[in-house]
Amino acid sequence: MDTTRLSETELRAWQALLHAHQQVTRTLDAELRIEHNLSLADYDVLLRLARAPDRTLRMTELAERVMMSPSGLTRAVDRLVEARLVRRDRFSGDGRVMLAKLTDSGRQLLRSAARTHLRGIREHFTAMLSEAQLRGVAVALEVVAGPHEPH
Amino acid sequence: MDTTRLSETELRAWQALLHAHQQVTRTLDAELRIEHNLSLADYDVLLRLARAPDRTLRMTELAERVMMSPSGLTRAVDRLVEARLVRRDRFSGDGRVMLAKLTDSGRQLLRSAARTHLRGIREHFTAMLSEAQLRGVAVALEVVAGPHEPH
DNA sequence: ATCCGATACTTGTCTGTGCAAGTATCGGCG
DNA sequence: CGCCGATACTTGCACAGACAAGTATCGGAT
Repeated sequence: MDTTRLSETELRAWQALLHAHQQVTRTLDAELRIEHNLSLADYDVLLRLARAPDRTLRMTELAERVMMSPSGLTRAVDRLVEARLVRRDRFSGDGRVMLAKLTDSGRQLLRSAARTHLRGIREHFTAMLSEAQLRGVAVALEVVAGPHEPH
Repeated sequence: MDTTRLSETELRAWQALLHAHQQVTRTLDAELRIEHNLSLADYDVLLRLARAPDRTLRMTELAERVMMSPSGLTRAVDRLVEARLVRRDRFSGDGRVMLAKLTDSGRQLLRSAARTHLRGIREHFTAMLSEAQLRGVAVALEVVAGPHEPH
C-alpha cells in the first residue's frame, strides 16, 4: 500500500470526521450558551456529576471523564462554583482530594439544559442518519477512540 | 419517540464521535509538533495553500477552507509568515484583499510533515477500520457535516 | 466628484486550556 | 518520630482562537 498518500475513502472519512465534529460541536455549544449560558464543556462537567453516586466526584476522576487536563478542570470548576452550580468539599478521608458536588440549582439547570442539548444532538446529528448508520458510526468510532469505560 | 432521552445507539454514536475526534486530533497534533514544530491547524493552512492554484489564496477563502475565523486566520498566517513558510502579498486587483502564498520552504516543510501526518492518520484512525466501515463513516459524517466543497 | 454602504482584512480584548512549577498531604521506611 | 518520594490538586504563565470594533478600500448612486 502506498504510504505517502491516503486512499480516496481514507481521506473522505478523515475530512468528514473533522467537519462533522466541528459542525455539530459548534452548533451545540452555541445553543447551550444562548439558552442556558453554559458552554458544552460546562454541560459535560455537570452531567458527569449528575451521574455519579451522591452527585459527587473527585477532581481527578471528573477530569478523566470530561477529557480535560487537571488544571483545565480546576478552572472550569472554579467557574461553576462561582455560578453556584457546583460545590467544592474537602474529602475527609484524604486531605489532598477535593470533591466536586452538583448543587440543587446545578441539577435544575442541567435538567433544562439537557432538553436543549438532547434536542440539538438529535437535530444536528442523529436525526440525519439511519439507525443502521448510527450503529455503524458508533462501532467504528468506538474502536478508534480506544478503550473507555462507558460512564 | 421520547424527546427527553437519547437511545442507546444515539448516545454511543455521539460519545464515540467526541472521543474519537479528541483522541485522533490530539495524537496527530502532538506528532506534528514534535517532529516538525507545526500545529495541526498550521499544517492544514499549508496544505490548503499547496493545493491552490499558484499555491496562493485570499485570506477569506483560506479561512473558509480551514474552518477558522478571519481573525484566527490572520494570527495563524502571522506566525507562518514569521516562520517564512508563507508570504503575504497585496492583491493588485483589489487593495483590500491579501494573498497568502506558500513559500518554497513552506512547500518543503509540508512535504516532510505530510509523511508524518499521513502515517499518523493511517495508524491512529483508518487502519483500525475495514474499507467498508471507512466508507460508512465517510458517507454518514459527510451528511452530518453538511455541504462542503471538497477542496 | 463625492458620499456611503459593503467588503476584506486586522487589532483590541477576553476566554478557555495546557504545561510546568508550586503547595499540601499521604504513607511507608529507617 | 521524622524524612521522602508519591499523589492530588492549584497557580503562573503562555498561547490559540473568537467576537466586536477599527481601518482601508471598493463601487454604485447622486
